Amino acid sequence: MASLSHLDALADRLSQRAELTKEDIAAVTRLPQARRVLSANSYLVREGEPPRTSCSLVLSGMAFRHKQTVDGARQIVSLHLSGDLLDLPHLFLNVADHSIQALTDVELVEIDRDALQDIIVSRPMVAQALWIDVMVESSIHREWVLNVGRRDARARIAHMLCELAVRLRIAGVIEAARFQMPMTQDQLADATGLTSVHVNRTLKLLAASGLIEQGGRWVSILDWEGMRRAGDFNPLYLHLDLMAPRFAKSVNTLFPALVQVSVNA
Amino acid sequence: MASLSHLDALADRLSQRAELTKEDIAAVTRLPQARRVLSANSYLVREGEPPRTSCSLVLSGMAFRHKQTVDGARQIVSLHLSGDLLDLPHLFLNVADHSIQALTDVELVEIDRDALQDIIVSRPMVAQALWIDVMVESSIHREWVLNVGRRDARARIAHMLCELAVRLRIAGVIEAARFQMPMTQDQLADATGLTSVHVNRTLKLLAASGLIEQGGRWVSILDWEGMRRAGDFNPLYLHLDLMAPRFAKSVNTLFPALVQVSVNA
DNA sequence: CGGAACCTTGAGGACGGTCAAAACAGGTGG
DNA sequence: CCACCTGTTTTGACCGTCCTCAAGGTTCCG
Repeated sequence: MASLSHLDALADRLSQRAELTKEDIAAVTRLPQARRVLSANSYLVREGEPPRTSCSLVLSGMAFRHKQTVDGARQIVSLHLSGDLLDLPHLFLNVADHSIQALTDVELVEIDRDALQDIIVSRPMVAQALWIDVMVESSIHREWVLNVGRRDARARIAHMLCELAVRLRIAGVIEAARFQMPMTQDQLADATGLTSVHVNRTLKLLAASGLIEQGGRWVSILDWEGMRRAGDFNPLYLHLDLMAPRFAKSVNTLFPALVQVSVNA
Repeated sequence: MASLSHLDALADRLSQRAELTKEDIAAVTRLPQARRVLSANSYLVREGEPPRTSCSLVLSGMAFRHKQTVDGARQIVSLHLSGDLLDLPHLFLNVADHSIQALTDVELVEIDRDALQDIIVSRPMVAQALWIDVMVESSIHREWVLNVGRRDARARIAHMLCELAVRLRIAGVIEAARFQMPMTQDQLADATGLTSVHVNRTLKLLAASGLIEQGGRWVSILDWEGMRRAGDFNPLYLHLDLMAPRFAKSVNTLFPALVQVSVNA
């Protein structure tokens, strides 16, 4: 029965979004599944492909979605941490409109597509939890449009680091404001619509103003309140009340102003 | 029975996304509803507000969602035409993460929130149609992130005009490549992350290269293939196979390369 | 006829991009 | 254990796209 534990992560996550009964949880953990490991940089889905027969849940590591222009410029359109479902769009669409790639080595659970669709029909509260997940992802997309469209480089990077810190924290990946930065500066550039050269200079600038400390692949947020202001970061769009009710307190001790902001805004 | 016809538009739209039975359609048209008219520029939802008790369907006119930075810069994050549901996110979230505003005078049908949630539970195929709607909107968000993050001004504007033309066409609002441009240059700027001054110059530039013709509030796409290339526009992300199966042919005659592209890509 | 949006045009400046090269990992194999 | 290789970070000099500021022109509507 050891293999069942892979979906405990999913059941756990969905339970935070909606009130699941024991039967709901049992049904979720009973879904047909297969563990899979993907090494950094390898593709899970390529734009233009038909949907796969399974839907992936991230157990550990990070992945991202990206799109490209004709002349090869790449834009990362979302980041995914442990606990995230990667493939929901492909449950309902006939073609992948973006590529999905592993950022680090990623541990996945592949969940059968049809079985997942069935559970959406038969278990309303599970469906509700999935709706919430999708809506929050959509909200994050909107914030990214704002970030890339209307903030300067300094704010964009600061915003991205704030979002990463909070999401890593509520995913239980990090414990403190100092965390391992899994993205290269190149990837950070592609997520913020900048060049890696300018990302590099901007990180130095943030460090010079005492907001962060940064070396190798580690980032430390020294001044959370300062970063929040620099990045114009208002976590309202993350809908933390639904996403991480049980983490609200610990997120608060990590980033003092966070929950307050999310309540006041 | 005249008032029932307002929801025929919704039933019609959903039928294009999924195979609805007669009972499904009857259930949709029976939803509690109220017609409402909103004048241009007035707000339907403001960021930070709790969800309303109803969900709006656009019958005619246009609306848009937008977000703002602390220093007041505005970014339009999506556009909505007749047939679009405006409020789906607020069915599942506890707070509005963006504002919704009328672009033109807008005719709406307000659909009761609880009744809509009920129908999602009781009618799987209606739910499926709504899932598709939401997933396509999410896909459009991703394309916008790419547009704003990685394309230059000329391509951004061209892309936006292409998207508008196609969506207006499949919504049945326009019949030809010449159409009334409902957005001011200011709004076009806020949708593309540019300034209105630069939008103005860029439109002139597109006109100078013979791609469009433009005067007052009218835009005419003179060279569809050229615009497609200029805007790096690949309609794959609109998932036209699901969104507008019955319009595929007419879209094709309007924009010759369109369906071909969407098939090849 | 007057006013308020909106569009248009010009001049100058800045933010971020481009190009290029060097320093610095971190991992592999000899 | 060192030499090497590839991917990443860092720095510099220069350039261009797009922004800012500002004024004049247009359109539309009351």
